[in-house]
Amino acid sequence: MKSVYEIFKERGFIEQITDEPLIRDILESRHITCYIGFDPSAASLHIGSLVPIMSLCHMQRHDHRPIALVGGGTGLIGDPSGKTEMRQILTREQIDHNARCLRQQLSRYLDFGAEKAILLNNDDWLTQLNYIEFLRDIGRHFSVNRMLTAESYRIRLEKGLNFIEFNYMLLQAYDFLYLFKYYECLMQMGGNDQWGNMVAGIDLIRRVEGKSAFCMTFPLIATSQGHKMGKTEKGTVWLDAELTSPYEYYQYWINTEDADVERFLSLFTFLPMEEIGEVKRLTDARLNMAKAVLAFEATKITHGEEAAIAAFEKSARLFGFRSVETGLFPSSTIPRADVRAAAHIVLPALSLTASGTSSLPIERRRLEAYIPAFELFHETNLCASRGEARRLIAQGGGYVNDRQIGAFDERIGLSDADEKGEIRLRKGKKRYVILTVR
RNA sequence: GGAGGGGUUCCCGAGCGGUCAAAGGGAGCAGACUGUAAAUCUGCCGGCGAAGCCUACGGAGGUUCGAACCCUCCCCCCUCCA
Repeated sequence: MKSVYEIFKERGFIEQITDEPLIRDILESRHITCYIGFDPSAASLHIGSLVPIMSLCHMQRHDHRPIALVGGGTGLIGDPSGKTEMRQILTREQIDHNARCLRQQLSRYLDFGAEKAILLNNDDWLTQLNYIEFLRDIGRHFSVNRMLTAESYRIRLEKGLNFIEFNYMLLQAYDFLYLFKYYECLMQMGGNDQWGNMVAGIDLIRRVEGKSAFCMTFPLIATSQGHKMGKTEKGTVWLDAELTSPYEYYQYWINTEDADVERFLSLFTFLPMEEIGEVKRLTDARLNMAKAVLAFEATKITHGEEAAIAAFEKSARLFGFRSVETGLFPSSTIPRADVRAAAHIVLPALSLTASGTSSLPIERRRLEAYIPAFELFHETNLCASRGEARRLIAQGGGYVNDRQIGAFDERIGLSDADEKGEIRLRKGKKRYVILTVR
């Protein structure tokens, strides 16, 4: 069996690592405890946290013990790394709430049973600290001169950095020391922008405990276009099904750029690398099969198999069914039919509204009176304002039941509903809202 | 505390008394082309609307027929000095 180290290496998880040969050796020969911090600045994590989450999953699958540390305490400070401006400081209540949500969310990916993984909140120890003691015990080990040379601070020195943020590094370093002492945590992992903070922790451990600890960073994932991961027209792609429905989540992944498919399959699914390597040979429509597999597997990991199937079916219904060839990705559980039969699959049998956040009720009475198209587009949130809806339709981007709407005030009525009492409104090619007559 | 420079529409960034809902770029939306991709091209891109009106240029006042642009006070940020 491959070691996690090999998994990380071949799947592209490693950006920087301290003492590579030693870590490799340790990961192969022992079961260790590692940790990653998660920032509770929102009530849900988003796709940007997926690489860290997946890394912890891999660790756990190889019998190492991951600690997911929710930064309830450090969240009160705000990490300046990778940011050009100071972040808004949240209230204690907001952070407590967010921390609780993250705990719950992380349990979907990791098994926290029987000490196989641990969930901690640094609020538990950081808020107990005494300032003078902290300065004397911890602060004395930090050289301001050295801190100022850290890349993360240097950028901020030009825009301004205040003391509370400058202290962030000490707190994160202290976390590592704390986890090292009380949980035998040997390695910290995180995004590459955390490198400075992690190394500070290793230094602190060496000075205080006289022992060695390690760290590893992940590449900061952007699309090959240089776009940040997890941003779409609708904003952030969250891991919470309430904020981003499994269908939207699936859509995000299936829209992956060609150049990213192989890399994303490696990072965001558990499919074997031998199968993922096949992507290199795929082009055109067959490459889209790989995207469907990526979307399906990624949705399965975050929302479960049932939701993934529903998203797949809905997507197939809206955009057309294309079976993934049997030879491709044999490990994937994506629904697939016999290739020859695929073209004849009866799509209406699929449940379109299964995961349906985009389905809305509408009163029969209102349709009997007819409603101008642009008003409907605005009402259903397909467009942010009536003006936007008018422009959209005027430019030919509005559809009713796949028929392009001619005039912005074209009247939509009962006659537009199908036998199931549904009216499909569409904006562009991908955004649908289904109205159900009541 | 002192001196100087700034705060403009989602972001960057022009504007410096009327012709400014505010140049330009980016992001975003739509159309064409495609493969639910990228690139490219085209249109749009504060709100309500028929004209027109309303809301916007850190905040509050003031000068003026008229202010993002001038004046006063306040808030915030940056740089240098203490």
